Amino acid sequence: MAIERYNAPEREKHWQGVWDGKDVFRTATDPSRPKCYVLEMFPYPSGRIHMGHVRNYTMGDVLARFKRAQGFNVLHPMGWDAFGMPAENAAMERKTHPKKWTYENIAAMKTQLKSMGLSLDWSREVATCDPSYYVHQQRLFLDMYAKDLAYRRKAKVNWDPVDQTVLANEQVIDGRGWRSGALVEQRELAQWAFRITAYSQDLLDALKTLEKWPEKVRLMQENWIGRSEGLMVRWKLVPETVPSGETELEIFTTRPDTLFGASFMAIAPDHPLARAAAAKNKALADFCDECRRMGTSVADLEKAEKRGFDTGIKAVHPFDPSWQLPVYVANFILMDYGTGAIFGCPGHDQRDIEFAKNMQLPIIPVVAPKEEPRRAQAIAKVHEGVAYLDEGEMINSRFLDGLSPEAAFDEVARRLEKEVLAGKPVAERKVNFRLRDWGISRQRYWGCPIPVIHCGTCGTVPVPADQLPVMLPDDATFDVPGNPLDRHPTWKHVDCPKCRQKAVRETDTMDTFVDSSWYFARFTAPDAKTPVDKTAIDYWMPVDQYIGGIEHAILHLLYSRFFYRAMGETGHAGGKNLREPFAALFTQGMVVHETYKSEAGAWLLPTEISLEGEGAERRATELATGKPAIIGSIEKMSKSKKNLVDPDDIIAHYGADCARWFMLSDSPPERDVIWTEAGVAGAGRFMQRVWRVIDDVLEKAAPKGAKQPDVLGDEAMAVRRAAHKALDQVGKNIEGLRFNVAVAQLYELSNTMSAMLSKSGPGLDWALREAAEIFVQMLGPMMPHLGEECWTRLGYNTLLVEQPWPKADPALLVDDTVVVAVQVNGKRRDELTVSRSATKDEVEKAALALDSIVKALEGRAPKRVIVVPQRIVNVVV
RNA sequence: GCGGACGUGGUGGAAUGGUAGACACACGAGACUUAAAAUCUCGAGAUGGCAACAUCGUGCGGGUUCGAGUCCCGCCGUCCGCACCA
Repeated sequence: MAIERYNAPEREKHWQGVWDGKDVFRTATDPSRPKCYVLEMFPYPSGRIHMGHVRNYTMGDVLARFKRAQGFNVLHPMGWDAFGMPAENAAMERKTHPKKWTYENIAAMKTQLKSMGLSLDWSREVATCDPSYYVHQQRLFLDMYAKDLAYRRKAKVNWDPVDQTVLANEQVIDGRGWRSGALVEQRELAQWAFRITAYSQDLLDALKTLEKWPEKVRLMQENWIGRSEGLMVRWKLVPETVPSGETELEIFTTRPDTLFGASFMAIAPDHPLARAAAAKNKALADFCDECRRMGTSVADLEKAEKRGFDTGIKAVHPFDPSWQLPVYVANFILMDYGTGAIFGCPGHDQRDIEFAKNMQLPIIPVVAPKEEPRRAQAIAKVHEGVAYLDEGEMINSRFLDGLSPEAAFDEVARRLEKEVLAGKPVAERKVNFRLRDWGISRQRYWGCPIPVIHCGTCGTVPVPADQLPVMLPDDATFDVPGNPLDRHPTWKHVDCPKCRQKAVRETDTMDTFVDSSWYFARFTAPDAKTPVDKTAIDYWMPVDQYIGGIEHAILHLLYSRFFYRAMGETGHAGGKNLREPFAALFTQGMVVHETYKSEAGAWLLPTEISLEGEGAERRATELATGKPAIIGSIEKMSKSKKNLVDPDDIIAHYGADCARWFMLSDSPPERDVIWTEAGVAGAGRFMQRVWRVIDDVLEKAAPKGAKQPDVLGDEAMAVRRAAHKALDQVGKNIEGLRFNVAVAQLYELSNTMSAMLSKSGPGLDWALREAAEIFVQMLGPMMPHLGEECWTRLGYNTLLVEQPWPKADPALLVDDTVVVAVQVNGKRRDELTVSRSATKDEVEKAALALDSIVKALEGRAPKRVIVVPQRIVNVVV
């Protein structure tokens, strides 16, 4: 008799209620048990979850449930990255308060996440906008300030004119704000920064230890930190050419070996020497202004010619007092790298050679290939304007001639370290980093207040610990741009904690990336009176598996690595004082979807069109007008392109298990998955199929707890082998996050059980029950609700989620007989079924006796026969 | 420009150097049905052949190996990251 369809939406609510009622996902710190901390990047509470969240959290949930079944004490928490601009924008647009907007969004999204059936410990929920969270962040800030890891500086900053705030270097992409897309301006402001550069070397070195991080992310961070080894060289200036008091110019170079190829010096328009010279030279001042106005976008840089302005200043070559070089202000020199000054060696630097050509400066090749004709070719190329960057030997370089560039580097360093200028060595070896300190001041309301007070007498005064948190005032106004804290009538006016005189609060708030730089630590003891609890953090950290999007490869992941070190420095990282917060990282791919446009070119939602046909014949029709619509490219799901599918709709229609299953199947988790209606429908069909197969199996299967029969026939053994092999493989594949492969194995086992229903044999009923139970337990992490439903149907009144992971019987993982392919000269000709224990000789004999092989040999005698036991025989003639 | 990844049927994708295409989607044929949906069974890389089978086949060209999707070298293509970093 046919059973009813499985009503996923209804049953899922039921099981979620059961889990909630028994509080099965609550986790306690318990050092007597092995732990596993599974974490997915927490969401920004935008108001709705999207398919990217569904994918991310499903992956984490499968792993968490699997680890739980394996006996680990699993920490799997969730929270909210709740400060940020959108809340303030909403406040401006809709006359609501950021706090109200945020908490309403959190409530809505929490309901959505709950409908996914995630095994989360909601008792550990944190929201970064809550004073109970940010009070600790302020504490951490003050401790970092005390250790000089946080400091205030006057600096040129990236100013986003649309968001009216400062951006960190990491948040400027192609010269535009990462959120607003507005062209970033340079402004000089006093602002707070974290001394991330204090850890440059350590952050770089430790990347090597992060073996369970994607190579790609480690490389991106390595490039971002950007270490280079070189020499700081101080050049004497010719006094009568210098308009101000400077007597020397310090430059950084990674190629001191090419010192004899120097033909000019170049300094940044903002270099002190340039400013001094510009003060007395109107034309130079104009040139510097022009450089500053120049855009920094990719397009601008490509167009920009290398140009310079001769300051008239002369520098003296460190190896030759009679050799004077002109000092230029040049538009391609960056003030914030090295010393903002270089020596130009046109022969071996592409920028320098372009500059030299434009400014008609000499070009002297000093490195060239050892042999002709390659040497002559390289030199000719240099004179055509192509810098020579490869290996070779030194030429035109006096005492360096004939040396390799590496040896020349050392020789120059050795000599210049001994030379003295104004009482100090002329040069010293120096390691330079591209990484800049992290500017964290934001001129916004909806962020963590920076807990300091500015006093006219005492200067910068930390807010005393007992006065924390510095709370955000609720009565702020959002009707005009700018910082609501700054224009608040009373909030910033306080008395100085030291001298009791009138003072003002810092009105900047922290970059929201600070909030997300330590939430993983807070999860280990979310109610602790201190930022973290030592016992809890020692037990739980590091995160054993972190899962999130590749877009955080640098920003969030680098900041967190720094912050965890800073927490260690300030005594907030527990007794083990680990430096790395995330032992393993997995970056999942995006959820992408086709895009649709109306004839008029407006984006259309998938629900606003209908599709028919297939392949090249596929046609879309706009439902509202009945007119043809255009099927566009496959893109990341986004509001702007309207190619969104609402998880709520899918869950309400097909069920959470179906959405989860679809997310896990098909695409490998690190690649993009294309959301298709057909794919989801397929997942839905599988869900129903499981329901039927389990029902059918139960009709044939032995009762629950039946004793294993003494005799098991071939059919029973085949079922057992299939089940245990799947068990072995699925476990390994979940562990390795190869969910798509694990899914395929579950399909296979369900097909096998299905096929066996029509068979009979000794003990098959018992084997089928065993297989069904194993199958349901493996299904559990992926389709947890259906898993519970089937578990009950199998006759149990326990919860599947509380069952230990079954163990595969090693004896069942290998077959008695194996199929061995037989090749002739590497070409497959036949196959052979032999006993597993057959010797090489036996296999070889049997292979050579095969009719097809005899035929393929055409009477030739085998020269060699390679037998790989249980795999392959290759007959070579 | 620098760095990296990837390239397998109609599609998504499997494959410790050892039978390429598991599994799924889409497709085709059949069964059930008044019919449809749902479900079930079967088929399927390409070419040739009624068939057994043969030949070709993992972007292209070489190489290593008894054996290469997998390793090495050189191209081509796609995607990603960084970028006037001295």
